[in-house]
Amino acid sequence: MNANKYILKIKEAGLKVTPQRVAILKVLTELNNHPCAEEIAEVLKKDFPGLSLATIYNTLETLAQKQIITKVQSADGKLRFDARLDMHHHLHEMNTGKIEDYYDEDLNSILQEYFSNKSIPGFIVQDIKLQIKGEYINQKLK
Amino acid sequence: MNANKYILKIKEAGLKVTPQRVAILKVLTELNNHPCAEEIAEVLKKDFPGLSLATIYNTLETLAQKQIITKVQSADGKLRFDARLDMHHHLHEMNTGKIEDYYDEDLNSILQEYFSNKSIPGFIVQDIKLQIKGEYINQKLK
DNA sequence: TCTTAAATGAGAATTATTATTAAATAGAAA
DNA sequence: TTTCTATTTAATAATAATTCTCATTTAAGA
Repeated sequence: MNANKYILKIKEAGLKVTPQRVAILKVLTELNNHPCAEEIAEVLKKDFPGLSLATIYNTLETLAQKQIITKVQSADGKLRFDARLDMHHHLHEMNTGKIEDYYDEDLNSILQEYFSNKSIPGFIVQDIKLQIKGEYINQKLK
Repeated sequence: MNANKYILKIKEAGLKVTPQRVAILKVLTELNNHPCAEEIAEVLKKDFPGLSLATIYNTLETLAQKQIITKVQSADGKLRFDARLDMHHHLHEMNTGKIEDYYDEDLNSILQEYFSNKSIPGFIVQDIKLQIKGEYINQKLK
């Protein structure tokens, strides 16, 4: 039932359930590292030789279109993806370029409160995410 | 004196002041549109034929390194830049992919207040920016 | 001026992404 | 089940974005 979590999501979106799609969604979810296509290929090539990069790009685009995953905004000029759809934020580590998740319920409440009162003229807000730029003390390699 | 604003910034960073650097910084500042290298080239090619794309990439990278400009986090897989360093946020228009500035002093106060109390363990915050995803009502082409 | 380290331009090289198309296959229907 | 067909995949060509290389030019200090 746990392994079927991915199958279910794909099926519910009206997409055909293929081993490639399931594997890509699984890896993206478990890596939880905002990987680009290349990084997903790297992980999958052991269990999945013959998986084409083009398929990875296609699949990620398709899953994003169906809102099963999202595109991550990054400063490195690569397409990056995220399987987490719940409200969370991103720590951008300046030295390494890594993007880590930052969960903060208090912050979420404050933001929701603020934007429920103050709206942006003509603009319908769908999602709010903080990019928090900074660096770890002591080169901590988290 | 106004035109020298750019010269001054470049000089203060310890960089050589070249016409190319001044022009690129000027265009980036005046466009205020989070352009990529290609878009800057497009604008400059009239007044500046012979300006190499490589020079634009180099210059943008150099200026970013010296913190005269910043790299913009985008979802389109391109390197984008911003000459505005003051605290502001970005509206990401879902249909067009455009990134617009969003200034909000009240919001800034709330964020500064919040993060001055609650720190992120081991992490030194340098900048906070909201990515506000959404869309304009009525296809408004701002 | 002269000198020199740094910057530029031109284009090659590399990397990232998209497009094309023949072969394979998921899933609906028989 | 087996058949059928629209979708999906793999392979690779094509394109787009970025970086690299290196000969030439130039900013700026002596």
